[in-house]
Amino acid sequence: MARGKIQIKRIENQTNRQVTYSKRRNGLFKKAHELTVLCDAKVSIIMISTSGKLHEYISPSTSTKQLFDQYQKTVGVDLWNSHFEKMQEQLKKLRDVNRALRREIRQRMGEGLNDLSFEQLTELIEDVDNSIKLIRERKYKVIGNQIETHKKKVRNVEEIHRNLLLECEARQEDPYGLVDHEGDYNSVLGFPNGGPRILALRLQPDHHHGHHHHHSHLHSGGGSDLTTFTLLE
Amino acid sequence: MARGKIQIKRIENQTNRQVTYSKRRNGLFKKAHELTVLCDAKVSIIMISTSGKLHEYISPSTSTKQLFDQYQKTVGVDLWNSHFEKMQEQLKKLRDVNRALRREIRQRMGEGLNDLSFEQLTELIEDVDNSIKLIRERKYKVIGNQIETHKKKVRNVEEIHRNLLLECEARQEDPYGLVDHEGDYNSVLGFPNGGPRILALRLQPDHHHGHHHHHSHLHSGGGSDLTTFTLLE
DNA sequence: AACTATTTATAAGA
DNA sequence: TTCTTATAAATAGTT
Repeated sequence: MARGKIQIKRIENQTNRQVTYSKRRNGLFKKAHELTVLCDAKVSIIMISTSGKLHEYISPSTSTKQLFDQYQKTVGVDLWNSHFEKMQEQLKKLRDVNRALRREIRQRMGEGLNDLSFEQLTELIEDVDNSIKLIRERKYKVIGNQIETHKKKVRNVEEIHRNLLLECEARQEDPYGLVDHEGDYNSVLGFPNGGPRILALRLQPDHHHGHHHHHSHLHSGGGSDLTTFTLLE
Repeated sequence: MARGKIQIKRIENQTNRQVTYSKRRNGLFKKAHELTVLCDAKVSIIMISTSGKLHEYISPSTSTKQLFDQYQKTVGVDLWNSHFEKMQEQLKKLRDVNRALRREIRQRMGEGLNDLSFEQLTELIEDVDNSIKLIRERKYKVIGNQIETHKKKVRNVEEIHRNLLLECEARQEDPYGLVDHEGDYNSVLGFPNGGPRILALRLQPDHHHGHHHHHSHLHSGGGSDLTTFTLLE
């Protein structure tokens, strides 16, 4: 538009194109800003050059996000519905899986069995029977381990006790020496990991069984293992 | 920029402003298009006037959504995550619940018990034991019902048989009359609901137990109830 | 980045 | 809104 007219078509010379891009971009942004001020309008310009560089203009009175929101609201065409749909699908799938899992659990708890055929009931019983065997195995193993540990601890305590008695005898002039060591008993006997962990999630049946005792696992840090051992031995 | 210079500040005259907006908007879009062609760039312009009217320019080679996507990718700040945060939260919650449910099932199947304390194991066994009682109850009830039904059917068949014999005796001249009624036996004895339904979802253990027989519920329409009754009675 | 001859955009008027 | 036109602004090619 100066020193000669130009055709509006792609500038082939790479340098020239780059220069023109820079000059005209500034011109465009300036015009956009003038429009913003003169007419009290909101303008957003986004430009991406061949080289991938991005430039933007946004009216001072607003933000790009705000204008985008307004755009999608006005035009109606959902810009992010594709994202939305994917998530919606995921949600539906998760909910379905969830329902199936709950059904499985309910059946394993002896509820919601009306839809099951005789064969399915037979297999379910076999399944649960097998499961309980596995759990019992595990329990016996845990008992075994803990008895072992306990025995070691008892031996340990006995040794400490012997030592204390010896020490006590050695210094008859200090009858309170024993008291200072009392803490050792507890630390040796105490449960080191802060008590049993709470079971992550347990569905409760709709009806309540009389023999459901609400065990200590709901009270974190409840009864020590020592108590349990005493009852078992 | 003609017939007198103007200050770049809001045009107070409403009509004037409207006219200028229209003229300059066209100018801006024209410039944007020239830029698009001359420099092979992608340009998106969105404008909203004071009156709320929206106008846009978009380079022919692209789309507004495409450019928005590019914008958010380049600028990094994601523009529409705020819209998704709630869904994202929901997804996370569902996934967590899902995980907990799976854990519950696995534990009820005798797996993943390493984290459970002795007390928790005891309660789990009590729980599963109680469940299996409930399932057995249900099974016995089903058996009872089906035996009743079966007995009725047998009585029915016997009656049909008697009638057929009588009819047969009545018309000795047609020895094949019996054959025409054979279908009645099957329809009376057959399972009316098209066989047992497949259990919705059953987690299989990682290890395989030898006594897991893969019952007929995996073969839809497998063995009839009559077979089962014969074995039971 | 600066210059400047020219083209282009546009303010005001019709 | 559109056309006209005098003039301001933008810018292509050059330095």
